[in-house]
Amino acid sequence: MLTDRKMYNALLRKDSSFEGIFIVAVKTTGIFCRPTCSARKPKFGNVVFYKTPKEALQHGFRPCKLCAPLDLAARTPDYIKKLIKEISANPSKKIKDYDLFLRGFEPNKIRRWFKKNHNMTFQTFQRMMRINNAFNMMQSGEKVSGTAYDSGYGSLSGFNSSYKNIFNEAPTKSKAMNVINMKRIETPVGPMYICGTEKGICMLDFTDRRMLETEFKELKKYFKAVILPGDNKHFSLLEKELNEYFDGKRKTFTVPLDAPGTDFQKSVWETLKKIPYGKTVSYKKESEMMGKPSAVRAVANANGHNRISIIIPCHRVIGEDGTLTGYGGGLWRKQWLLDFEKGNLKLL
Amino acid sequence: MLTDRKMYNALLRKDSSFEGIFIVAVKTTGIFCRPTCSARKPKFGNVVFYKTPKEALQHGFRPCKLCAPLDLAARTPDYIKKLIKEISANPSKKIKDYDLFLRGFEPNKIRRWFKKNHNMTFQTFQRMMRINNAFNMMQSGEKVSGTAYDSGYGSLSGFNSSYKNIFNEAPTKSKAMNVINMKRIETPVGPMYICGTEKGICMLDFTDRRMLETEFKELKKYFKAVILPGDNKHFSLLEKELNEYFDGKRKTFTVPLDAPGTDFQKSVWETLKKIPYGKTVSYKKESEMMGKPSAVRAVANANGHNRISIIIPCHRVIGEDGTLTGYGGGLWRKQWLLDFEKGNLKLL
DNA sequence: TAGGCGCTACCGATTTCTTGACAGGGAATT
DNA sequence: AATTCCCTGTCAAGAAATCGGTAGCGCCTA
Repeated sequence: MLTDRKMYNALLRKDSSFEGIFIVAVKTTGIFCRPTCSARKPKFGNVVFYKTPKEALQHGFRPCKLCAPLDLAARTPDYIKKLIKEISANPSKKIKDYDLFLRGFEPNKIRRWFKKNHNMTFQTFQRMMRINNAFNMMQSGEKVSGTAYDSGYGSLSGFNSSYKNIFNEAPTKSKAMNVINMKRIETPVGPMYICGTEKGICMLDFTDRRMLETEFKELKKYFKAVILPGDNKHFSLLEKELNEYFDGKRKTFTVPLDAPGTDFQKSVWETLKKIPYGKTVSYKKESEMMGKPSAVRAVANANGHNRISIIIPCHRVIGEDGTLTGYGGGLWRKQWLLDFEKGNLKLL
Repeated sequence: MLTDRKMYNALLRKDSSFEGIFIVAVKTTGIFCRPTCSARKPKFGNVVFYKTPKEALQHGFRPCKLCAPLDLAARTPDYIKKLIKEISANPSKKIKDYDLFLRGFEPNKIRRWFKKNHNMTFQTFQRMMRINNAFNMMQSGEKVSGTAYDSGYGSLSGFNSSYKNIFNEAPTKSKAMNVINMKRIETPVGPMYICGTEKGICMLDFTDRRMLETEFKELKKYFKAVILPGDNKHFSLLEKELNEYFDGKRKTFTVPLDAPGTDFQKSVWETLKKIPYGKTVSYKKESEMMGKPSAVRAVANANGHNRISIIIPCHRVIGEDGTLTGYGGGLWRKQWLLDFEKGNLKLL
């Protein structure tokens, strides 16, 4: 059995026979490395082990600049290495298919490579890098410059713009600024971001959701706020209730919510909250519940704009014919949640 | 006979066919307007009619600020000109509503202008320019992916669906299609549309002509083509010669024409081109010139189907008794053109 | 002959635009 | 001063386009 202790020892030895077997992530720096990385070794208490770089990425770590753990095997083509390097160096940059084309790459080819070697598309890969980097940024707070320097960044600009673009860009000038707190938590269906205001929880969503950046943008706009890392008076209750939910011991939530939106959206979300644990309704039924039977499309759309997963249970709405149709966190999570609520799933 | 009562009714209807025919002055306010002015309409007892703005001015009235009756034709605002220039120069550029906003424009205002003057929204206009550009690139042997990205699309799929929307065919399958280019220009007698094929100019007509839609439909049918806004190799010569014409410095045109029609129509149009600048003939005379003296009605009909105004001078044909009878661009324009060619009109 | 490549078709819980309704304001008119 | 008219800017809801993603089809070639 490969225990954490054994892996830690391999790490200290820089044992190359563990290359490809595990990845080590360092909680204090938000960086993950190969077992053989030449950088200074972390304390045992600060490490987490993952099997693959993908997992580390999903949990919010960024790849080490020294050992480049995303360059899996030696057979990573040079042009891919270059791309990865580039994204790591300036995570706020978005490389679109067009940009790939400009450099003479066939976007399809790149996508196929990432899919094969990292099990995600190139675009998803970039999205996670962007948010992870910005988030790690915030956690380091005033130590920003030090961190940036240590990690070999030539300048702060990449870091700063990455951080600003996603969390801190002022929506309007000189208006009263509010603060939204943000934190990352772990759940059995993967890591999630939680956000809270004075009044309550304003976001709870999966870290790999495609809409994530849009959601942050909307929140900033609605609240005329900046998003900052750190605690919020509602987080402990939320986490407690979520744990209970995932233990199968909680069916409804009491933590206060603060979910701004158009009147129509709000009424859709209110309707969603009336669907009981373990039950499902169709989009059509939902619109009928709202007294607007013809607004099926609009309702589905508003469901999709729900920023508070699980608590506002948009996963309980499925197609008329019983198919799952869609879910922001991915269909597999929708399936998992429904199975779980029906008691068909036992957690380890 | 054009009585005051008739003019007053035209005024209430804002009848644009009287544009250029009379000017209305309001005794109680001392202001004079075009027949189509959008301001609140005066009482019948308070109006005086004049033929020209000059007369009204001489009688001590001032021009209305809304309809600006001193400007012969409504002019394209400079900021619109700039926008059109920008996208013509670089069709691959996409100006989003948000970009307009950043430049201090109200996207809705822009949209409304294009809707009114080009009969399509600004976005649609841009899209058609881009697709036009893409079509040309592909005709010259470019690859689809390159064309897509160079034409301002960030994704192949987006390009494909957009392209298919317009041509009904996927990019590589549309080699056999034709494109007619279209542009809006301004002249002293109002805005006109010009269209061109590879071979020459196939249309030149006033934007407010009633038959316009029919003309476009015919062109599409004749050439088995799609009409797209964009430049054409014959446009610059056409515009140069038109400017010279309106400066009074040009009496015949050399720009190549491409005017499909029935044999009879073609021979009618050929005959028209033989009528010299500044002269008029009657319909009867025209049919005699063709050697078909009894076909007066058919000839008049074919005149009406002329799609290339001014260059094919159907305005030079009038009734036997000297009355103007009819003209697609409106009688006032026919009058204006004849007066102008006779040197009875000084511009400005 | 498998695998790379360029392309198209298809999907949709994304993004952007379009539309229609409405309020505010300027100009002409009573 | 009040009224009429319509141009503007704004906004939400709904429509349409674009994008990101997947599958798979021919074609080429190692």
